[in-house]
Amino acid sequence: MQQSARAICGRRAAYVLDEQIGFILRQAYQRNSLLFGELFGDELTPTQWAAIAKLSEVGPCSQNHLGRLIAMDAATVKGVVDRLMKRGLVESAPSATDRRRLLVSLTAGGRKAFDQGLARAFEASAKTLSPLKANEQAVLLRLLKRIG
Amino acid sequence: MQQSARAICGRRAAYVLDEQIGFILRQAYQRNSLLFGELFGDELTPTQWAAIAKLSEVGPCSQNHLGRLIAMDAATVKGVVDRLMKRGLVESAPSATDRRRLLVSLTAGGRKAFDQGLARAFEASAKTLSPLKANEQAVLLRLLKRIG
DNA sequence: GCAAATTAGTTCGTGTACGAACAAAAATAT
DNA sequence: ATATTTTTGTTCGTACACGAACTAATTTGC
Repeated sequence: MQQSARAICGRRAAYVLDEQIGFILRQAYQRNSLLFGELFGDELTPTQWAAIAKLSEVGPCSQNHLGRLIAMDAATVKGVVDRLMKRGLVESAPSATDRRRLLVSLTAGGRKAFDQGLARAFEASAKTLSPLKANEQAVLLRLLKRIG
Repeated sequence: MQQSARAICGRRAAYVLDEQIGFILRQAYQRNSLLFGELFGDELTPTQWAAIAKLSEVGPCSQNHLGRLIAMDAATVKGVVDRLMKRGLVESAPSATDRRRLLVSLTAGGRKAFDQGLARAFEASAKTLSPLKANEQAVLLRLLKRIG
């Protein structure tokens, strides 16, 4: 039984940019990236961390599949994997069973980077959410997941 | 009286990427951008819309000030303004009182683009939030603003 | 068994996003 | 008034992010 802003206030609602979900989401993500950057310096970007963390979670997988797991399209994930390979954190080998596929996996250095980054990754999440109380944090995460 | 995950479950909490605020924020913002793109085609990006909407809200202002109003650093806002100028939606003129400043303002075409985009911008916000009930939408916006 | 559709990966072009280094102009501090 | 600091805007380099167009390999539909 939702009512439009117009029905409630009796005239066309003003468009206030700072009230729009997209604008607010961009700023929240920017703040998280900033906090992440303060903790990781130029070691790893949030995106690179996502790739490493997911590989650590699921083990070796194809490049495109990894992209789907971390919500990146094929062109984007290629760049991320290339940069991680150049740093020696990840390696990729052609699949034996499917000659289209590249099997991407963590190197020993990649596993070490994950272990050494773990506490900071937790901290970045905690700092991002720190303006909220614990129950508010839980509510926010639950609602955000439903619009993602 | 927050307790750590460790205190609650008796062992080190697993790092699950899909539970991390940064990862979830990125996906939510991506979905909003996608919906925006479906409504605006290659007319305007969310970022370009933000610049136009803010200029419409506050009137002409300096390039850097506009950047602060829409949460973009000086280098980013320059690119956005340049592209909007190339499309004739925005113009910039040196300030008479401060020779460092560029006064950025909407052209007639820019005001028209704002008027014609307004309904779609509202729709993009509504569609992004559509998985949630009205009261949940309000809660989400309120919590998000506090971490932004 | 083979043609058609799908999937994996690459490349190109465009558009954010931001740090760093820089020049010009303005504000300030003494 | 002049020296210092701050602010404004630019350029460069790096890193996402994605659509479109492409090749190669696999799956499917019949």
